Amino acid sequence: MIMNRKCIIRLSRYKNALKRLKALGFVKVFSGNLADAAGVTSSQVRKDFSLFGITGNRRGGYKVDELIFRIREILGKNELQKVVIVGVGNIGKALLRYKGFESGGIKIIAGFDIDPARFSQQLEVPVLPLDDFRQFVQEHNVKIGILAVPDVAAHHVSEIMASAGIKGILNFAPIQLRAADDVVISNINLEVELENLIYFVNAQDKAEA
Amino acid sequence: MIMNRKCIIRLSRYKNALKRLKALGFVKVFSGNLADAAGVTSSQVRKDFSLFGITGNRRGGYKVDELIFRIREILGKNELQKVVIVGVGNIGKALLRYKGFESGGIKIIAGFDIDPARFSQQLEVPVLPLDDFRQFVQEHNVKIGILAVPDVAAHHVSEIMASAGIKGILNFAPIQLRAADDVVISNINLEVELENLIYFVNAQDKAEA
DNA sequence: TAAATAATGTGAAAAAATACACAATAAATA
DNA sequence: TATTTATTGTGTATTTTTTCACATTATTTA
Repeated sequence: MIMNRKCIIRLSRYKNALKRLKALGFVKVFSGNLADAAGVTSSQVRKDFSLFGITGNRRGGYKVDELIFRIREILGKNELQKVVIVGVGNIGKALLRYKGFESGGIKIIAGFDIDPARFSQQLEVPVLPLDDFRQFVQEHNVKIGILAVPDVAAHHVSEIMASAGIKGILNFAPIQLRAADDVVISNINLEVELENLIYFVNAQDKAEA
Repeated sequence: MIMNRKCIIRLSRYKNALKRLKALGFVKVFSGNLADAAGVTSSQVRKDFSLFGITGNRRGGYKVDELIFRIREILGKNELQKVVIVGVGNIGKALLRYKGFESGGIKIIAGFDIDPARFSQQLEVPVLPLDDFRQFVQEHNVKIGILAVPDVAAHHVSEIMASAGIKGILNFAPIQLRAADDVVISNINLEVELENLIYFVNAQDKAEA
């Protein structure tokens, strides 16, 4: 089992690139096509595929449909993945409404909050009291949760999530969560990303000067 | 000039950790404290600092205030960084309202869209027509932009941004942007992040079985 | 003041990730 | 059918990143 995060991220990118290529009418692709579309080298593509036992046809490349299926299989996307969101503030609300991944086997099925003003069963995706979290997660067998609460609450909420059975947390709060060994955490930190960008923009400025 | 992205990201994390430690009353820290708070090893912390010429006091650790200042300096955060957003849909709107980085020297000063229904000068952060983008960016000397438009528009909009003088783009559209050499691009892709999480959760499941 | 202690700073070793290079081979062409 | 061509698949080399290990040195203690 390959446990290299960057490699898995590239697989996702290959899949997205393949969808676009398919939309353009591609039936087969070469490693070089995928490399261009995903912004890597062709040997990187082939090496990645080799790691996962994905094979093509020498001289013939890869069949787009087979490749998409195979990658979706590896990523666990050939079955629907249910996701919940805790914290329905600015970011949480935006994610609740986000339609981008409907097509890809990921579905946000509920939001949770402690503020009654935010509760609603009327919306396409209901917003429920955090007190109902455990029961909901267990009934629907949800394994993945998005954490979008203010940073002071983040650690506490992550413990609630883990104890309810959530195994993967996508954390938007700007702190480094520490979780049990059997809970996987990914962080998205806007400020960190912007700082990174600012650094490299400045660096380029200096390099040119 | 250090051009290692992961290293810069760790610097940001050290800074965030330092702010929290400072709030707890820390005046000096050891590399081990920072390592724990940021989720890395202490030798990693010291090596990173060494790369940037950050020095502490043998046996005495690092002074929190000095360290924060020094890291902010390296990240270019001791002067205000103005940021604009293009695309004021779900995600863009949420980011416009996001208060998380006010304290950190990053300020979102305007949003842009093509949909007149979204224009507004009344909001704290105005939403303006995309046609005004170039002039605004040049007048305010903005170098960093967030791209939050639908994927079909993303490439076109990124070219508008670059031609107006934007040098760093934080891209939320699920495609791999290709830009001029002097424009730095960072990608945040929710679906990719969730797929990653799903993979590792499944992988752990299998490892346990 | 001298000795003991505990931290940094960094060269060197190890590990991980990436790129290279080319034999193997399927498709295209003559 | 034989030859040429273009692409995969992968062992090896290279580069990058991380960890190790310890000499150095400030602080504390005796």
